[in-house]
Amino acid sequence: MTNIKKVSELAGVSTATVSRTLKSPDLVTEQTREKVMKAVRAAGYRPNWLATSVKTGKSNSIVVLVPNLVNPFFMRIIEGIEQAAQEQGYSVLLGDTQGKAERENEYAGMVLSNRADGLIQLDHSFPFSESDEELAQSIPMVSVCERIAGRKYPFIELDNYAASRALTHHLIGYGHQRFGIIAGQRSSQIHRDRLAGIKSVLEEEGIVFDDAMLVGESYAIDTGVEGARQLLANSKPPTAIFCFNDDIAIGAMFEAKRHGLRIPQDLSITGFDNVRVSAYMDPPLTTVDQPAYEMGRRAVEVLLQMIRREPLQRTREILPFTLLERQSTGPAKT
Amino acid sequence: MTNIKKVSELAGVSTATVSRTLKSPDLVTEQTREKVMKAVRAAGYRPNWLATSVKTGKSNSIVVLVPNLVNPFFMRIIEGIEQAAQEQGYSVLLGDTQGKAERENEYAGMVLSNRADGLIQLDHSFPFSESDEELAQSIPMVSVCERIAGRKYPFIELDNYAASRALTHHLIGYGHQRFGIIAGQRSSQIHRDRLAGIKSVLEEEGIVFDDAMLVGESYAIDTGVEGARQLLANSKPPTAIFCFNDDIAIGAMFEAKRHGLRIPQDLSITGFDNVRVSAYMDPPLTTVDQPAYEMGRRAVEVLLQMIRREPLQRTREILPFTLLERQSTGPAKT
DNA sequence: AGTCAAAATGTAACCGTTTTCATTACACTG
DNA sequence: CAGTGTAATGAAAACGGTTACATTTTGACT
Repeated sequence: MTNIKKVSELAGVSTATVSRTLKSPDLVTEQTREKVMKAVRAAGYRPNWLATSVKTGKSNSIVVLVPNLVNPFFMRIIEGIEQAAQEQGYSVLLGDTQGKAERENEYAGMVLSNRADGLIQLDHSFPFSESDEELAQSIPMVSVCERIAGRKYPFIELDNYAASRALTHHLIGYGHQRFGIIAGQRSSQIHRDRLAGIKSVLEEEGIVFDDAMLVGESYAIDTGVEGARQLLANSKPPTAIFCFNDDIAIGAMFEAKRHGLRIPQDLSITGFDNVRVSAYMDPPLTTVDQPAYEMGRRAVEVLLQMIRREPLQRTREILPFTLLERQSTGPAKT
Repeated sequence: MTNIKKVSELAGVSTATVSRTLKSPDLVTEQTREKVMKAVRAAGYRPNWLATSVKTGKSNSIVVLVPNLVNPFFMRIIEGIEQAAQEQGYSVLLGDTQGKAERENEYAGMVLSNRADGLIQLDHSFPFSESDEELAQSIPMVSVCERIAGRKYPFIELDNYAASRALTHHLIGYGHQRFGIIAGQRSSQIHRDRLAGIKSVLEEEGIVFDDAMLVGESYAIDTGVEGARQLLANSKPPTAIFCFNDDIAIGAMFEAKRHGLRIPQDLSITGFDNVRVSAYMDPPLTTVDQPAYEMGRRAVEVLLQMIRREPLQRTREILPFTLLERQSTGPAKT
């Protein structure tokens, strides 16, 4: 192992000078700098990152907690996170939690043991174990897309309420009256916001929503398939289905077609997130675009501010959405 | 910051005893163990992971280099990597390279500076910079799905040649004679293998392949759209198109439908990878299933063997594929 | 009670850096 | 030429652990 000692001997200077040459070259004479750099190259020297970090007390890493890796929407966020982090000299420790608490605990513990400087949570749970509760108080954490339940950490999310209202208006504009909803996890804030958004408009329009028409409990394609099956088995099936993400919508569309329904002539379907493939479905999916990449980037910015103990301007950011009216929605069948 | 010193004082023992209590509890009396653990809890102590790592010289981290995060196929591999690594006490540093050499260099450098113990490359390039060439010789590295060009690192991949032959036989069985191919990056081994697989069967069957029918240079949906457009603009368009991944196939299917073609009646399309959505396309995509998750897991196993300097049984693993005959392929139009 | 190996604990060196503080070299002033 | 201020360098103390080695304690066996 070639270390700073060896380089210093090779260059005939002290280790301090080698360190200075590498970290703050302006503290060193032109000629010693050259001498040292030559030795560095000759020895093939790379400073040991671990040693540097233990000394400075900063790991320049952040942990990203994601409930799963199959949802392409998450990947887009992570892409934003990764790039912003990279630009700032930080690297990303990926924590696929599978929604399991003990895994979250484990990964969250990394920042308590100085393996990482901060944490970005893509799920809505508080990732620390109860025993770490107090320690966790002061550590930098941000959530994206979701809010950490019952805690006041900064978050970056979409205006889910307004977006759902927009979707609902869009469908009502097409004359729909009977709606179905296929939802994901019921426990999160975004679930409540989206549901509230839809219901608020329905109420304003004097349409009663039958809670039997709310099905689904996960954001998977299968949920869409199964949810659609349930909804369509109804004696008075909906003419439009809100799916709480695009994957669900893909599953629902698949199942609806299997029932011989034409989309959108017989049934309108909406998604949420605007994942890549949604524009290439048959028909292309009407959905809400979330600026996922940008959200990831923004999360890093906020997190780094917390890490640097800079004051935050805003502790909650609600980003604008875009309603993409594509061909999976149309006039209600009369 | 609560460190081992403080805990040792609190417990009235030496730092060595604290360290032993935590790392090798069997070296310590039942009663001191309790005493120490009480102090640990009281102080809310967590060993500084950086300090431990610098002392032991092992970071228990691996870098995963991935050309992009949008391809769901990669995510499945990474999922396998992450889980296997987690089980072995390793964590994953995610390196999204965007296919850029300087980014690869930067991430690869992490293992030279002890930030990580090994490297998994999902792309086919040698990730180290020229100046790191010698240093890189001894570092543990494995590639998945691809082979690192011109180097003899261990790799885990599919039998792309055989899989392509199977696809080709499948289509020929349906009576197809005029084929198109929409490919991804041309420079990789998997490209060559897949192409060779197809051509070998065609040759055996006495079918000549017109190289003008080979289009595309990236694994994106758009490539599928554009590639299909080119192929279908031909005076004698193909009756079947091989797409070198599912994303391309999704794009191609979209474009073909836009041309008013029915799939598979007017045109057969095959994918590769079996990404999640491919089963829910309209029609469901005939494709080759790659055991992506398992490949990721296996890559970690091999990498850890290298890290532990254990001898490798095999330096190259060719995994079995599964041909999924779904509804995007059918009898050739006569 | 005395012996001695084994077990438990302590002391201190070490991992590879950074950084404070002290020292030296050097140019400039009077 | 002594005196002074500044710039460049070095010596050594950290950072927070682990661990080789030394020392003490324990307890089984004469």
